[in-house]
Amino acid sequence: MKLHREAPDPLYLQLKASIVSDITSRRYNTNQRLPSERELALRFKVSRMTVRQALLELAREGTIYTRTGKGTFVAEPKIDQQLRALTGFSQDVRARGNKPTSRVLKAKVIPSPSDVAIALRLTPNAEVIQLSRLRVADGKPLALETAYLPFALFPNLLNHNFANESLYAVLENEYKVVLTQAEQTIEAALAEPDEIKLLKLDPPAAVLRIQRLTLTSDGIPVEYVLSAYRGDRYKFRSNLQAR
Amino acid sequence: MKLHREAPDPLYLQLKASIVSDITSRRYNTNQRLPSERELALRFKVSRMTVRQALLELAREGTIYTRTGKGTFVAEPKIDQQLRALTGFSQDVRARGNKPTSRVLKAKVIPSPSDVAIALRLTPNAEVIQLSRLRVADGKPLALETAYLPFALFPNLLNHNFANESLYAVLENEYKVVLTQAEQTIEAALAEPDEIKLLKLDPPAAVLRIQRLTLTSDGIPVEYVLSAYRGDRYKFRSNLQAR
DNA sequence: CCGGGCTACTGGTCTATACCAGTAAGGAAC
DNA sequence: GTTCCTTACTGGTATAGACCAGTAGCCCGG
Repeated sequence: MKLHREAPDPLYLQLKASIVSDITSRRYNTNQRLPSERELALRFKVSRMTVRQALLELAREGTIYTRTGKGTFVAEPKIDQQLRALTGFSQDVRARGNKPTSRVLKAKVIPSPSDVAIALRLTPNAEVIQLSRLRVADGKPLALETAYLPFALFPNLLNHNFANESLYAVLENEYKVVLTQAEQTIEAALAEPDEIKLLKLDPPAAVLRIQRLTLTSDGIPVEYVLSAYRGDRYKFRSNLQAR
Repeated sequence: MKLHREAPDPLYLQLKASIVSDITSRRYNTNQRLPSERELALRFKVSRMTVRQALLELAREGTIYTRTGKGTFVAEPKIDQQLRALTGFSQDVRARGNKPTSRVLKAKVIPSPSDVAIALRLTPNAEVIQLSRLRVADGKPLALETAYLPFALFPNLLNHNFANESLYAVLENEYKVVLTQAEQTIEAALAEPDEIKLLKLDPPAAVLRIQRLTLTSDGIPVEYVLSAYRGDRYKFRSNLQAR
């Protein structure tokens, strides 16, 4: 496996992908030792620092672990990390092996409610796009989601049918908006009557209530989402690291 | 601010701490530009790669952000990241500016329930320490927590009073166990009758139900925790990053 | 006044090398 | 057979330097 020196991808990222490919294709098994840094450097004709850069990212992501004096090893496959990854609903559900669909409940331009204006850093009553969707996995209702986006930034957004289309894909492809991070809170609450009806819950029922504020790379908030996920159908998983 | 070359801490970690200190003490404000890498290297008499290593970690942690051609800037202070950090209850509550206390409900050795044995990779009915605590913040009940630990690894653990002492501190100081990572799930559920009573909830009530499996650096599971946090008193916050 | 080109700066990637602490294996001595 | 020492390896840290692409400001020409 050679690295392509003229390719736009940095060498360390190509090397990283090569190692991931070897792990994914079972060339290396869990807890198996990888070649040493020095050997990889020789084999791929790069400096050892380039190898280290690739391995450092893989270690950080939990794909491998390194032990001084012993070597580098394939880590146990990690469970879902969607609490770290900025992904949309469909991607999230697909990653769990389920089939995502959506039904649009509301798609309109409204004066922004005050909590939305504050979150999106808009002037009071500035116009926002309100997009409410019932989120379905394998034909069963999973979540109610309402997204608010500044109308001034995305004036033609509602020309799209978000029952079928990914909001994030449209933002990226049509508006060239690169979403790089989000801030999110998760809490537990009792389901409201409309949630019980739409999510087909047996009252009383608990839901995971999620707020998310999505930002561009310049730190500009462009999406504020309020969601209610069925407590009996959805759980978050995360990995914690020691400081 | 000089770096101590004979100190055991690597230079890049000392530099990182120095930058964090400058940010924390408001020497640099949010979105203010830090000195360039080359300038920091001159100022601290280290190589630029050492500076980069420190900055890279700070960028990864969200303390700073870097822009090619422009420079390095102080990031907006991030809200709690306890979904990324392996911290105990007391540290967690203190970080929110609240006063943590605990009441021990159960502290005994029992044959391990099957889910616990599976999680901790023990043989069926192997003895485990069961430590149940009511977790209190500012005098108000916040969570019910039951931790299970392999008795064979920590035979004298219950000699400690975990109303006052940190379990993680005891594991580290007395047993030299370094906890490096954990796997955690979070879901919403209705509170059970004993939870309603102990957490002083108004039924029906929603709780955040959390499972955590804590591992040593060798990947050995040493703690399995089941917790119920009041839905009205506790929320998780996390930052998401684009892939 | 505006636009383009040049220069000096920025962070990002990469090379080559050196040294340190930890690990493991082999050989020698007891 | 056991223990200790030496050697060769491992990843971790650090240095010095080079080159690339992006950014911003200044100057010159239209």
